[in-house]
This record gives sequence, C-alpha cells and structure tokens, in this order.
Amino acid sequence: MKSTSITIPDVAKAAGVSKSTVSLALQNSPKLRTETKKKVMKAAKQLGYVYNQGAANLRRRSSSMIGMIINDLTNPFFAELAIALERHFSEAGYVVMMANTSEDREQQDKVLRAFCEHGVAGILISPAVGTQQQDFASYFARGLPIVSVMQPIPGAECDYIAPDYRQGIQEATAHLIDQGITRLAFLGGRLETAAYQERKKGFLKAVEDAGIDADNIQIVPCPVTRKAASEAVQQLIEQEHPPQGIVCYCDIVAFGVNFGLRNSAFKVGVDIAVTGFDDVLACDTVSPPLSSMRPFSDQLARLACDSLIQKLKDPSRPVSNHLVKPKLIVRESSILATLK
Amino acid sequence: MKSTSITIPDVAKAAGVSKSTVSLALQNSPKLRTETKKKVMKAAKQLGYVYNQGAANLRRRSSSMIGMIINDLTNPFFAELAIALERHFSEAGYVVMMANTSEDREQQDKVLRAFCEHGVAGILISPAVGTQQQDFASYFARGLPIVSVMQPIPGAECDYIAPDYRQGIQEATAHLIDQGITRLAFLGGRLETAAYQERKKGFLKAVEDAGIDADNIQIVPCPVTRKAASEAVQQLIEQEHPPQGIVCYCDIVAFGVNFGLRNSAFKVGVDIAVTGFDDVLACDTVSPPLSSMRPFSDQLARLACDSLIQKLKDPSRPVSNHLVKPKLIVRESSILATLK
DNA sequence: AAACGTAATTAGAACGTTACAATAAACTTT
DNA sequence: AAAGTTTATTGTAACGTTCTAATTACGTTT
Repeated sequence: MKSTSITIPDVAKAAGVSKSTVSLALQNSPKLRTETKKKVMKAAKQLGYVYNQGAANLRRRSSSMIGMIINDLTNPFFAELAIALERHFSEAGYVVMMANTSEDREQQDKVLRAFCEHGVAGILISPAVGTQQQDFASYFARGLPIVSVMQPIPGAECDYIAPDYRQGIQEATAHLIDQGITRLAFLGGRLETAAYQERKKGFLKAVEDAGIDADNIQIVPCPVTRKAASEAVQQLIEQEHPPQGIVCYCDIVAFGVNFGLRNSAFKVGVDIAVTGFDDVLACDTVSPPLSSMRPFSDQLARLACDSLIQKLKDPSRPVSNHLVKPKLIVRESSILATLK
Repeated sequence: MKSTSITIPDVAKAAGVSKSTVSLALQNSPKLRTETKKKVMKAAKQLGYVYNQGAANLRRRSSSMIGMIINDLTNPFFAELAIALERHFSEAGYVVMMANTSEDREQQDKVLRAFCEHGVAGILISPAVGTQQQDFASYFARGLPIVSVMQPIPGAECDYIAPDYRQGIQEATAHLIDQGITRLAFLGGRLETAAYQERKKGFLKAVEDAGIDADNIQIVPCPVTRKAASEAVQQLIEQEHPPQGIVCYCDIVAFGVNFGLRNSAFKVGVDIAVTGFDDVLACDTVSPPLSSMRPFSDQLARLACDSLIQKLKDPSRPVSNHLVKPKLIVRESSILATLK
C-alpha cells in the first residue's frame, strides 16, 4: 500500500535506542524508565509511526479482532444488538469484523471461514435458521472461542446468551389474560428454531395457568417479516371467532399485525390487544405505541461480550449460559378499550 | 490461541513438495501443473490447514480488509446501507470491519486509528456531523484510500457517493405542490451538514418554481430522531396557519411526524400530506404507508464499493463523485383526501 | 574497592507467508 | 547429441513485530 512506511527500527534509530526498547515502550512496559518511554513516544509521534497489529498478531499468535455474525440485520432489534455489541467490544479494545448472513447457512459458512483466515480471536454469532452443531465442529476442535446469542447452537458446548423467551412470552400472555381476554393467538416465528419453541411454551403455560380452553387459542407461525405477519393476521381475523389478543413473536411481527389490521374492523389497542417482543426503539413512537417485552439488549450485549472476552483470556473456562429476564413495557397497543 | 496450528511447511511436507510450491498452489498459480496443485490441495484439506491472511498481508504489504464507519446505525436507512455494503464487499472477497460512531467525532477518530493499525486496505465512511478534512489529513497523506457516502468530507479530495438530495427533495416538494398544496414546511435535519443544505436548496427551488410566497413556507431543522421530529411537528401545527404539506428530511423524521400528529386534528394522508426520504423497508407497512424518495441504496452501496475497490487497485485514479437520482414512490401519506 | 544484586537495555531468532532469483526438468531446435 | 528454450519447482530472504536470553549499567553491601 504505502511506498515505505515507518516501522519500529525507524523509531528506534530516531530515538537512539534499540528495536526492543521501542517495542517495550509501545506497550508501556514497567521495565523501562519513564524517561526512555517518553523519548520513544515522542520520536514515534514525530515520525508518524503507526503500529502494525498484523505483524504483532503474527508474532504473538493472537489477535484483538472479533468476528460478529448476525442472521438478520434488517430486523431493527438485531441492528440495535449489533451496535451495542460493537460498542462494548470497541471499549474493551477489540475491533469487530461484521457480517450479515440473511439466514443463509452457506453464507454463514463462508464468512466463518473468512474470519478465521483473518485470525479473529473469537466469534460472536446469532446463528442462521437451521444451523447445526457440525457447522462449527472444526472450529470448536481448533479451540476457537464461540459465543452464541439469541439462538442456541443445538448440541454445541458453547456459551449462549439470550432473553428468557419462555418467561417473557408467558408474562406477555398473562398480561392480556389479566384484562379479561379469553380468545388468544400466538403469532409469528419459525417453527424450526429453539427461540420459537421456547416462546410457544411460555404462551401455552400462561394459557394453561388461566384455564383457557384449547379451542380458544391459536398458534400460527410465520416468517419474521412485516409483510408475512400482516398477511397472517388478516387470515386470523376472517374467522368466526377471531382472537381478542395477539401475542406476537417479536416487534417486527407486531408491526406487521398493526399494518394488517389498519383497514379492518379491529383497531389495535381498542378492539384487539397486541404485544411484541424486543422493545425496539420504534415501539415508543409508532401508533399505537406497542407494548413489548424489553430484553435489555444492552445487557445482553454486555454479557455476550464479557463471556467471549473471558473465554479468550481463559480458554478452559467452563461453558456458561445466561437467560436474561425481560420486562413487560405496557403501552397502548395492549390495552383493550372495549373491556374497560 | 492454538496450541500448534498447521502451516504451509506442514502441508509441503505432507505433499512432498517445497513451501514455495504450496504457496503457489494455494493461489492457484498457472505456473504449477494442475496435478501438483491437486496434490497440494488434497494434503491441505486433509491436514485441516487454514490460510493465515495476517502473515500473507505482512509479507505482501497489502490486505483485503475494509473499514466501514457509519455515523448512525440506529437509523434503519444506514443499517440497510451497511448491510448492502457488507454484502458487496464480501462478494468481492473483502472482509469488513465495522464501527458505529453515533455521530461522535472522537469515536470516529478512535476507530479510524484502530482500523489503520489493523491494516485495512481502505476506508468507507459515512462521516459524523462536523467532520473536517483535517480529521483525515494524515490518512490521506499516507495514501489510504477513502470513500465517503451520504455526506461529503468538506474540502477533501476523495470519492463521494450519495443520492442527489437537492433534486430529490425538489421532486418531493413539487409532488405536494402539484396537489394544490400552498402552505408547506420542510422539517428535520441538522443545519451544519451538507446533506441538509442540499435538501433545503431543493425545497426552496420547488417552492420558488411554483411561485409560492415566502410567508407560506417554513423551514425547521431538528435532530434526526423520531422523538425530536414528533415534538417539532407539534409546534408546527399549533400555529394559526399550519402547513398542509410537510416535506421531511428523511423517513425517520416522517415517522416522527406521523407519531406527533396521531392525536391531533390533522390526519396524515387526509388533512396533511407528508413525504419522507430514504424509502426504508418500513415505509410500505406503516400506516399510512409513507411516500418517500427511493435512493436506491443497493446501487449506492455498489457504487461506493466499486469506487473503493477501483482505488485500491489503482491508487492514482482520479477522484470521482456520484450523485444517484432518487425516485419518488407515492404511497398514501402524501395524498390529500380533502383536496381530491 | 571488589563483589554482588538489581534494574535497564539490547541482540537475535522466530511468527507464516510471498516473491525473487536460481535451479532442475522437460522439450525443441540445430 | 549438444546447445538452447521453455516449463516446473525450490532456496532464501524478507515483511514488522515480540520475547527470551544475554548484556550492560547502576547502586549496595561487604
């Protein structure tokens, strides 16, 4: 790239010391007299020296790069999570390589390989739908630290951080039931994911606890997009006894529901109660404001980041999982005016 | 990291050839017999060899890493753009390091330095508010290829790719005027940015072309957040003669406007016309659907990516700017029922 | 003042790759 | 069959760091 760049020997010459001393000075070693360190740093600044992490990585056989792989960055929740993750890693002195897989396992494979060739110290991943343990087998074998968020890697022995989906959805469902709602639907999500199964369990638990008859509930999965959810909800309300409350898989689904119902007889927050999950930024300023389970994405990010960094420092650290308890944020979408 | 990893000499030994041959084989050099290459590749696969980009970068004095710095990833438009950029770079064989600056120049400085130490081949940046040429002076001097998107770096000689804001806003404004709207506002954006100034010019041009009196227009900047826009629009409609049409700086502002008006006497798409800019995914499925200028973010990303890659291949390439003409997508928010 | 211990500095090999120059092998020419 | 050409392969020196071991410079103790 550069015609000829400034290196440690250059700085050494300018400062009148040896290569080794410069190296020591750059890492602020206590073995050096502060006076010497200052002298070196001054020379470095003067020459416009820039540290070559790549060379250092090679020699040290380690790096401060993290690979972050996200399944769906078009979903604002994942975007918010990615931002928080990047910020935490950055604060901890790491640099992050980022890739969006769009739920494509092949793409996931590809970037995983690319990141490894570039020598990332560890991987933080929100896995694509259908990810198998074997997708990571060779990386685990090689001892690459991996932390998964939002979605576990089935059968894999690696740290996993996520909201407590079951508990969260159960709470959201109970919130609707508490208002006297007896006909309920759980809408959205992809059947084949653990995150879906967990939520479904939470929904069923709340329904069961309330003694609601199975005839009065419906569970309809659908892709996690506004469009799909919008279409799904339209089918839902065409039935004879449409639900009075819809527990959505996540906010994106809830937004889709809101859109799907806008020209119908059912006004969200009036005739029909809706809850989301993720508490994305927009919940506050959408109309009606969306009640949602707040997953504390910043805390999730912190835990994930810390887990990975711990594992980097001590690779033999045992696997640890964290389920963060989400909190119900009640806004207008889930308050049923007609029942008040 | 790894106890002991497989390197080129290991593969060489296994394949019964020299280091050099393995290196050549890995880059699929035509200097080698296909038979030899196959033999080497087989050995490499068998041993689980993984290429060390870092070492190669050091030797070659080049890299295939791109630094991507974005000012506000919480804005879905930038998220969509970042995704598209990452995809294009990935397809071209580059790996991207990502950072969000949250419009913070200090953070921008910090990641810029970090990316350089890591040896990125080039930088793609959507600069933070207030970015100066001098923030990049040392990088330009060192010959680091930089491409800016969405916002120019004032006074800097570097490629710049963005939508044609002036033209776009002019068109959006004309669209409202064509419906017979005579009282107009341009809302949102930060005064100190070039992107704001350009849009303002477009707004004024349309207004002037239509011969609309200056008393009937208002221009009120505000931070690019839903909340700020929501509050700003509430002030706007408290006046004696509130505008009938609001041209918004971008979709986020328009969403805020929509929210701010939800409990007012003015129904968007009925009593008051609103346009956005960016045509983010949600425009389609928000109610009412938001008319917006489509910037063709995928094409922007392509151009930006290509520009940077060209510059990597030929550093002496002259600076080239691209303004992509956006397209008006009319939806319900900008159709005034009361005027029909 | 000699001997020792500690503190500060440095020489030099290594990290995993590439690329130049050099060699070896295989064909053409005469 | 010797010389010349092309085609394949390889030895070796870098790239910019770090780290161990070796060296030098200082105070302290006797």
